[in-house]
Amino acid sequence: MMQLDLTERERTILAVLIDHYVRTAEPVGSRVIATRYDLGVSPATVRNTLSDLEEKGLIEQPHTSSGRIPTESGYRLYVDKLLKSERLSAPEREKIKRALSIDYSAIEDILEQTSRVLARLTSQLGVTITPKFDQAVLNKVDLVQLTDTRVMVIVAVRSGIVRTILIEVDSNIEVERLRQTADVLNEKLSGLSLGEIRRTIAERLRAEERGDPQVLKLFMEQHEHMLSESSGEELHTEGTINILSQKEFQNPEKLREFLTLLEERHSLIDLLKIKTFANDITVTIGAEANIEGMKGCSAVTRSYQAGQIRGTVGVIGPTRMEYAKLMSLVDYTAKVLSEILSR
Amino acid sequence: MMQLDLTERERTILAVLIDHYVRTAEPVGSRVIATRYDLGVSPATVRNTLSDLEEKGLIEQPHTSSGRIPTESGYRLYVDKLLKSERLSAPEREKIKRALSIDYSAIEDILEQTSRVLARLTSQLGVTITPKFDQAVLNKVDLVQLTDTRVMVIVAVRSGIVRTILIEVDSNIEVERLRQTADVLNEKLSGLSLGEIRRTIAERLRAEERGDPQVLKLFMEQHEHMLSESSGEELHTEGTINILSQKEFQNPEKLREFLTLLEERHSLIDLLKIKTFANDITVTIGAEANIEGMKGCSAVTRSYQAGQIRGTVGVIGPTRMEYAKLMSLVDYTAKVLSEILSR
DNA sequence: GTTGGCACTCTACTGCTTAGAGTGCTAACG
DNA sequence: CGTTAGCACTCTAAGCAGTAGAGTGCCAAC
Repeated sequence: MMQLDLTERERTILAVLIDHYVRTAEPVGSRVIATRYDLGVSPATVRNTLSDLEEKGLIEQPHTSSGRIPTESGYRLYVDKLLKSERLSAPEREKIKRALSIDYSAIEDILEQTSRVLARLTSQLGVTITPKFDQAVLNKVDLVQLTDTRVMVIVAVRSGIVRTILIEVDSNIEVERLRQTADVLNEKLSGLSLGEIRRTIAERLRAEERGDPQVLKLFMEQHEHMLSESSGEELHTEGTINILSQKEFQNPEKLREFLTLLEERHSLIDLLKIKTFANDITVTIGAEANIEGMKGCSAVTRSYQAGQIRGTVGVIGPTRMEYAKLMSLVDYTAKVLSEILSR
Repeated sequence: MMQLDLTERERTILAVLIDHYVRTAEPVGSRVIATRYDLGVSPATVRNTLSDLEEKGLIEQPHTSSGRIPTESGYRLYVDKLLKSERLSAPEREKIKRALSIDYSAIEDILEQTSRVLARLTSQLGVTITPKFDQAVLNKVDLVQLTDTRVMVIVAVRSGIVRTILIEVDSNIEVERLRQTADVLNEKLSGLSLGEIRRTIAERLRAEERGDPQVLKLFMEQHEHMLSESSGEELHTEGTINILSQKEFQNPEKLREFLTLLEERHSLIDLLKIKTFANDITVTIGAEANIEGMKGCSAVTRSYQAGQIRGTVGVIGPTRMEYAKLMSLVDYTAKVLSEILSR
């Protein structure tokens, strides 16, 4: 990143240009800037400044005789330095609060609802990711016989998430013996984080005499699978249709790329997972994400907290988005969500 | 539906026309039919027949001087009477079998995988829906204390599906008392179908003295929520990108409609749920589905069986699809899936 | 019943022109 | 010296006419 000292005029003009471009989706010319926003200078002067900004890589021209549009660096500088943060109106806050105050019977439900709310309020793609499972604390393990040779393991953690896993056994196991085995697992493992369990399970169960040895052995072998990252994080996306109406996705090639991103999921999960560690609202612009399909797109994200574990909520859309508005919206939504989950 | 007696020639020409149209996505003219497929007649004769078929509503012209394309009735007749069913090649069968033989830890996993396989093999949208929960037999209920005032109910059914629900209680309940309450529920309810439970739970638990009365009461009040249809069926869709490359979705309006359908989900769930009752492969063409977003689309579906309960797998794509191929593919996939789930 | 011939229709493509938007440069201005 | 008006230049988008091609429907002949 080169050294960037902008004059006052350059800053104003860049801000005005971005504001206007975000609203109209059309390249912005010198005349519009000079007349519609009264800067007290003529179009010719603006032209000179635009030329300077282009030199600095903050704006560019789609073709020789068109207005300018912001580059990714332009947006970056705008978000970091130029943006005046907006405050949500009371009705907006109320709306979000009410929309999230649903009866939910599983954590997935409220996250899905959150994605939906974000999508609707922003007309972008709303995304959420469930808390990192690794850090969750085990509450209870249960074993249920499904068929003669198939046992289902149910793992419940403190935050209310449940995962299941099937294991195959050689022969039928008595109900009482299964219960006893579950008791052993609960006694030895509950209260530990899943990460700890994964690292120390072999040790903890080695000398165990009680319970069914085969089930215990299988549990130890399979726990990796069950507690693995991929099964831990669940991505919710909502509002794909919103994306369609965005001007940048009229281009079918672009659209295709974006939907591929949505369907592959793991890169999106990676992106959001990283944001879990941030404590403030984060804006990721285009190539910064290092994801092919995110070219031309930005993400506004914020981590939320549920007990000791954390996840991420946010919106994704074209780089041409109303950053100020989205940032305050995502910020507030994340806060409300944390509040509800911690109750 | 009008009376439809087709001559031998009409039948052949309709079949040829559909075959050709499905491959090329271009309106088919008389010359192509007469020359590329040697029917031993001239284009002029074919024109006469085409005119007759149009009269009967089986084909139509996009505009005066273009070739013909099939109407929905045309496809219907083709599927019902004209289609020669294809047999999957051994390598294809092998491919499906192998793709579905994954280690799965939850039923959802293998259904997701099934959607993916169908999507990839057909280049259409692959869809699956989890078995109707109502008919499932309860295996075990478990109660887990999450916080002082929050208890999680875990319901496991025989086929390996698990649902959770949160209930709010007034005050902390002792572990032993909670366990006792769970025991009561298991004793009274396990082995019954969820539908039966929903209908008879009040009666069954009325005179119960043991267990925590508050939890029992809440369970009775909330079971409706937990066992409700909507929470029982889960839809998996895979391969949205495939749909993009289909010629009929170049039209953005059409595409938008389709993606809306995908995101609303409940109409799709309804559609697939009905098919659960069919015992054979089913083809639903366009308006037959009575769903707005399905205009111009067809679905090829087949129910599968897992223990005593059933679900549906299939593919959805534009009406212009390779019915014969898709039917055999979906059919075989459903069979393999049933097999795996019943093991 | 089938066929060749022919006039007719409609679409898609091409090339051309024009209007408009916006720029960069230069020379003049305060 | 920064600012400005003026002007030539560039590029796009839109409209228009003309043409080629595909395909039909109909008629008269086989």
